[in-house]
Amino acid sequence: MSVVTKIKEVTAAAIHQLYQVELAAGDVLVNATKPEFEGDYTVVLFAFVKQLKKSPDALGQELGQQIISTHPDLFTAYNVIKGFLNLTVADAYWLQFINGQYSNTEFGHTKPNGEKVMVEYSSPNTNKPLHLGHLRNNFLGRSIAEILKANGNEVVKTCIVNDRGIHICKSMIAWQLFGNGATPASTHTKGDHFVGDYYVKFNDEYKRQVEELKAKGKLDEEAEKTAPILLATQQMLLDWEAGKPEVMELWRTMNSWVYEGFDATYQRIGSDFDKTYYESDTYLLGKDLVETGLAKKVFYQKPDGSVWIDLTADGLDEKLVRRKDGTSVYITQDIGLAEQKQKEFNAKQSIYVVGDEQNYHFKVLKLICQKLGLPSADGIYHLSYGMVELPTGKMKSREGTVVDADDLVEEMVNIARQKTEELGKVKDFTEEELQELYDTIGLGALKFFLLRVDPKKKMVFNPEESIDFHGFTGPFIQYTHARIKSILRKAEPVTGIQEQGPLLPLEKELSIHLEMFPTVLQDAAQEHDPSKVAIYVFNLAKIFNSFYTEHSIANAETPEKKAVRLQLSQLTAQAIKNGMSVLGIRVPERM
RNA sequence: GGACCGGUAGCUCAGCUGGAUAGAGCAGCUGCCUUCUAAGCAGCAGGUCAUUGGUUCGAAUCCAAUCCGGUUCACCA
Repeated sequence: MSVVTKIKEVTAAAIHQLYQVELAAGDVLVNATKPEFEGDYTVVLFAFVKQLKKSPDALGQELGQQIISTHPDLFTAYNVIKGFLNLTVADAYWLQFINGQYSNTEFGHTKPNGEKVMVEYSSPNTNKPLHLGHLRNNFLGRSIAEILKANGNEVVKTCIVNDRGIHICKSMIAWQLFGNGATPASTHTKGDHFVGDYYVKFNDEYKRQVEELKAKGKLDEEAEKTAPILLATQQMLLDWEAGKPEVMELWRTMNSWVYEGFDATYQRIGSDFDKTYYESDTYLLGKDLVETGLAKKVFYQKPDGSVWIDLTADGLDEKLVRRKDGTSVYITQDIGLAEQKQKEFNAKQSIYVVGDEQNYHFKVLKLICQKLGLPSADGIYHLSYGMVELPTGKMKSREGTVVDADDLVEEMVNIARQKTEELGKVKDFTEEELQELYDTIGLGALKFFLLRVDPKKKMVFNPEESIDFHGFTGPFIQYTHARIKSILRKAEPVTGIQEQGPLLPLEKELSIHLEMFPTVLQDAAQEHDPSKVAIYVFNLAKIFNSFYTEHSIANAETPEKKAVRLQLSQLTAQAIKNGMSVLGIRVPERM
């Protein structure tokens, strides 16, 4: 149990003892004490003043006295300023904590809780390569999965590949028209980029044809609808649905090229999945649920035969769930897939990592599932994240302003190499070790950059100024880890201690911060927010660096101090490692 | 038009279940490498927390209105 939790309980108990008022520990507000005041944690008293009919000062004095006399082992001092009760936690508490955790490689993790959670992320289209937006999605998905694991959940990572539809037909048509039998191998192009190039070619040709038609006097809208290449694409989609052999063959071939490319990227960035769904397999799911919905009168049919749900009572709109021609729409597939997942894995919670442009969609999805009474319904959670924008605004593939994922990763790794060479600290590394280090640092910088901000918020990426390696960054934290490891390598093994104290201010600050780590991991899971961990780890590294500059660890004043500082260092390294690990970021032993 | 999200330092972001004088990083300016890795540390400077009103002991945080930006409301996926 964290100290903060203890303080809440102790405070509630003290209030009960003194005033016979029942109070939930959760109602007690505890903050870190501001540096300008004496103490470690502060109980804010205003909330109780009215109910207990005491002046803030009197209440503080009585509470402080009571808390300290009932828990002399935990608190050594208190003071009251205005309505704030500042408590000083005994050094013995911190020392005991460090001593108990310093060799715990699982520091921060909780025991398995037997609950299963699904995380669906990445979910690409197969007509073009991954870009910066996908990276945010992949890093978030991977990270939230790791955070949930660290909190004792069993996690199933899934991906739904959007492998069918008009978009992939566009690439296919363009390849038929302009490909001349080229393949990724014959052109030495990564498969997903290869197919993406034909998607671009499609759009170029389409635009050209539209202009041509307009020049012949057709109206804009008509030209856009009747361009031959578009008609051919629509026909191809029909052929695909009819299972026409040569179309299926081409479709399989081009998708296989894309998958080869995706696999390489996924491997590079560390994305993996326990189960991959393909839309070509799942797009017919959910049809039977339409019948169920009609029978339950959750859905209704219009005269033309189309099926709808009326969500206006919930502040939303009417939503189509089956077309008049009997085919299902996107949301119906999603309902079906939610059911499929439920049957297959029976998870308590199902998290969808999907951009915030689909907020409405997921609100509707959950609501429909609930109205249908599906067992999967309440577990649906949309982990919505904001778009990654450029200083000039949104990325647009048609305007060529998309930041390609592979390119960006390469660039980051190159910068890592360049900076590492400039500093010249690892000249004895083998080529293999160097390559690994560059990957670790480059990807670390990139992942940290994308994970350090609240997922909900959109963020800006400026390609002109490369991602930093100083300050609030991945490399800064990795560097701190490497520094600690350097000391630990040289020092004798870290051992248990019998200490005592007193702790110096920076030793104590570091201890307090370390003690928060498990709570931070829990919060991150609860809020579905990896940025909480990123911010925490950064602050931890910062405190350590101040401590490191101020105090000698290997040549501490006394053997006892040295033992304490070595423990602190080792535990800091472990917290950094475990924290970065749930962000999908490795930390080097040297850099 | 309805719904939802956002507006905090020059830039990128924390802080938002109301709590003490609003914090980081970058950029700018000062210092610090014969002692454990300077990808570091210490310091300076930088703010009408979009605006206005309200709620109260107390508001960046809650409520209302307004302004600005974004997303969404397809028989598209």
